[in-house]
Amino acid sequence: MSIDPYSHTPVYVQLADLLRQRIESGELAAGANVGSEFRLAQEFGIGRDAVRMAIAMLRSEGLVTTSRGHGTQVRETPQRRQVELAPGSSVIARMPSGGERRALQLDEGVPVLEVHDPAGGVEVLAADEVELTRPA
Amino acid sequence: MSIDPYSHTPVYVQLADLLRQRIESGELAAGANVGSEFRLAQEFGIGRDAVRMAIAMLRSEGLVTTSRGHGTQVRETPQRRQVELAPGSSVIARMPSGGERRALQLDEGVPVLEVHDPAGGVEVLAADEVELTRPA
DNA sequence: TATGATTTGTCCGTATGTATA
DNA sequence: CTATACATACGGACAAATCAT
Repeated sequence: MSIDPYSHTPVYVQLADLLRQRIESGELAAGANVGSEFRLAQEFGIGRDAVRMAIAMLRSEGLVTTSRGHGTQVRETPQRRQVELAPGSSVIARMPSGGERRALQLDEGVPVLEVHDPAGGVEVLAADEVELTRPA
Repeated sequence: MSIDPYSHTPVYVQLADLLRQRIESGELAAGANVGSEFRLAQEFGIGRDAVRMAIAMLRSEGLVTTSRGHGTQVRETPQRRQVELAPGSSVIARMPSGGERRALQLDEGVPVLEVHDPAGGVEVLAADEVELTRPA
């Protein structure tokens, strides 16, 4: 699989799709380095801009994390703990605000669950650590 | 509030934080234009790259939408319909893959709800249109 | 401790295409 | 038709953070 610069789909989308496939197939395992921007640009014969945009896409999907001087790694997906949705409560999923992301130490691309209990209380949970359940 | 190019936090993150605050405080209301990339770059004395990355971050958080020739607007907060979580089912929230986002025609920054019913069926819902409930 | 290599962050320039006002 | 504005894409250059030696 390679990249077609004459395709209607943008080069950076093609690269993001390609890397996403490598991640989901396990070819790039959790913790693995995706490769430097320079190396990816050379490997696929594209510019660094396109590589950066592709990586940014994967970050916003919660698939990778990037740190300066270190590179981009495939995110470890934490074990989800089961949380029972209490009777009379409701929940919405959304992206966290900047303050929430820092307070909960969330990576980019990780949604939050906003749980409202009948008493009016609100709890915000990292969505990638939780599986909501309702007993049969 | 302004931007410190010598801070250890990237300029584009600082700009995203600043604009996010203006949006959440209501200073930039729903539907309002956040200003062109060129104007923002000049106003804060930063480069195009940083502005574009900041806007891309806000898009990936579902706060704004961008359209060609028109600019970037603050996103309207969507109406949510109530969906009852059926007994014996479970749900996780995550960001959609690129293919899912295209298939479901989701804006950037909109999580999905993956609902598993007891029979083994799976349903994927746009998280910004749904409020999950469990009756008392 | 210090130095250099690697990698991302940021700036800038240029170009073409497309959608909107 | 023109001007504005974003989308995509290439290129170069330097700064700053991290890591290995």
